[in-house]
Amino acid sequence: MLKIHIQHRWDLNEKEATSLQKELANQVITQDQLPNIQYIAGVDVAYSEHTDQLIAAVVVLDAFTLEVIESVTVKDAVQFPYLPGLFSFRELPPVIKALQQIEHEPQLIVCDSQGLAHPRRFGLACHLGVLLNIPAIGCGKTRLVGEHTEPDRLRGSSSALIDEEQQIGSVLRTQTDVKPVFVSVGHRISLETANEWILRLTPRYRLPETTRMADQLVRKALKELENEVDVYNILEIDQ
DNA sequence: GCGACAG
DNA sequence: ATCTTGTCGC
Repeated sequence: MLKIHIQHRWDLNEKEATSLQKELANQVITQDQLPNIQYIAGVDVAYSEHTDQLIAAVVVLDAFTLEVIESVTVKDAVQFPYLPGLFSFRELPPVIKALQQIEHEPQLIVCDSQGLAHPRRFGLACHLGVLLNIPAIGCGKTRLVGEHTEPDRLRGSSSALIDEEQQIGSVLRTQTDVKPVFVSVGHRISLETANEWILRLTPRYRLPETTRMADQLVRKALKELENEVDVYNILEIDQ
């Protein structure tokens, strides 16, 4: 069973959440502290309009074959609004519930969002990494903060993502002539190593296999929820 | 004041 | 995030 390293309340207001981020940001480790990586987890979350719930999926992949070893999906109530910069307070509760049901503990977690590339240097990937004390990478599809130049068109090219005179991440081309992704440190990993892992996880597609697999699960669960609601409505009408 | 703003 | 339409590549 996966251990929670740091516990804190989740029923916070905007101001409390922001100050908690500033406090926890000091715990982020930006150097490599990686054990032998056998399993990698991918996490993704989606919102169901039909049931007003969040759906979180966690997928565990074999680090070398990239085959799916295990997966868990969790439905949960929304308890925090979407506010740019406070994303993790909305999405992490169901993600942590899902991770606690995983039998194969991952040595690396790849998140579909930012890590250090965040206004207070504490994006979702940092938050999850620090709470679990597990190495984590943020790999977002779009930018939250920072400026950058366009990376060269070839797979593996990257350019620096800069905010307030410091490099907070990299803009990495995972496929030649395909829109790049935004990689940043989550916890216990260097940016260089994070980039290497993202490249290893993208042998074929723009997004890491971890993210793709988790996204597939989330979409499947979303569709099933819609069908359940439809069946329920039909039964109601029949009565 | 205005625009920008992970999912 | 989600939705929609159009276009391109396999």
